[in-house]
Amino acid sequence: MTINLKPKSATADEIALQLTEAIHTHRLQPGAKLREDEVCDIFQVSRTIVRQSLHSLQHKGLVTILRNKGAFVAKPTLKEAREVFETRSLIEPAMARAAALRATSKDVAFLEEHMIAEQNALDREEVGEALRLSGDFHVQIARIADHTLIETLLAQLVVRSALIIALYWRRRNALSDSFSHQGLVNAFRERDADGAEEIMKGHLLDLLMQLDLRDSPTRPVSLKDALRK
Amino acid sequence: MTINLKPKSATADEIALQLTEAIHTHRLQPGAKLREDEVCDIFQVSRTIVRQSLHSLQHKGLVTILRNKGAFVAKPTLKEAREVFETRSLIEPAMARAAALRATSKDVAFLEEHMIAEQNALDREEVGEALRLSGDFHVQIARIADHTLIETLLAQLVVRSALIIALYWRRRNALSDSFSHQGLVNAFRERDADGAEEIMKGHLLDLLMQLDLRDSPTRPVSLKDALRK
DNA sequence: TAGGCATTGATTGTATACGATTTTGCACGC
DNA sequence: GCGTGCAAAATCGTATACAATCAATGCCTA
Repeated sequence: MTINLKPKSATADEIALQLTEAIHTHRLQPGAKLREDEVCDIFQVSRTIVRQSLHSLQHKGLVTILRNKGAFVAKPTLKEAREVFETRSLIEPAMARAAALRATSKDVAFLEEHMIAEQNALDREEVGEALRLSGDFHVQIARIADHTLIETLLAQLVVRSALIIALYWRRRNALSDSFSHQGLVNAFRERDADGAEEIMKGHLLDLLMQLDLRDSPTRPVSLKDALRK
Repeated sequence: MTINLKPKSATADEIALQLTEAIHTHRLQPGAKLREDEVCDIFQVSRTIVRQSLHSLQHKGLVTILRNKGAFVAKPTLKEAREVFETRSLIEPAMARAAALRATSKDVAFLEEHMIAEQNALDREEVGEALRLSGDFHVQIARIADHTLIETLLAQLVVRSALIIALYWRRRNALSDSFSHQGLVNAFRERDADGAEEIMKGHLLDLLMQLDLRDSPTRPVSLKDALRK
């Protein structure tokens, strides 16, 4: 928690948002402790507000609060990781389909810009920022599909996915999303609902394949876990 | 909020649970105000705890908190109502399929019991309790499918569905779920994954059909709304 | 008498103080 | 030297006090 975060006073939602962003970009790693007083100092608010934020993040599955122990950035288990991607596989293809039917030329332009921003981030070697943009791309599709409920839900799942990637990613570099994302944008432009749905299905499968969700985690998630037994 | 709720001291989670149950059984109607002090008196806890509960319920979409106005049981809009059922239609058939492949004879027996309890509630004319059991049936399927994430998500959507039913239900009686539910249990018993998936798909469509989600709400949600203009 | 303004009461929002629990460090004994 | 136990510090949980905001009512004025 020695990350740069704007140190001026803020609301509970703003704090939750900034913490979420820090998690999404891997500035905050799974398991990181979030001490209340520390967050208080950073944002110049009382513990009341900070606790609201942390509880909010807990409900979203991004933080785990242990009674009398404190708040920690969540460390999804293998089962949770699988469930996150299974759930995304159930809802996102339908969003891609709906988005293909609804996307305006403005929406398409927006997504193009979005992809360029992601590529720029990669060129600057800001891997975390690229990851965030890549995840946000999926949320934007739900927005274009005009499905607020799933947009909200997906926003949570995407950040949890970033946690999963931090824990179970195989290769370190190589975010090969761009092909799928370009394909989706093309399908939107051509109103190809079937195509968009299929690309999204395959894209999520690709993501899953790049993870190592076998029964043994690739690396110990903590010293305690590693040495246990 | 003159509903009977256990008046002994409790934790934030317990309070949220009891409020959730009251909402699910229509003892608390959409739009009902939840004054903090009142809830404090009922559960014999400080406002700190009550506020935790209410915020928790807000995150689950069951309560709307207006700044300096208070907490109210949520009143889903038509769009939100559609989105809830659309989302359920995306995830529940897959849960039915998975449950069919995993259900043990014990699970089947449990669901049979569950249906009997629901029928008993109907016979006693405890419509709210029957509604709650009917909704919980769906959650139990996700549990049998061993999908914790969707089980949690569905638990929220099911209670929101109860709110939607309170607002947009056409006929007052006639919960004709039992046929579909029996069909699902039969499919589970016979490991008929395809059948279970199809039944669930149709069942959710049935539910949707029994709602009046056209562009004008069936009844005024409040006097103020009714008299406006 | 109607409209607007001000005051009052009720209710929520925030900060802080206090209590409980856990962790840490030190000293003592083995 | 190592382990154990106790004490102190750190940290979280809860209650409460105070501040801010909003709704309502009554009053004053035109």
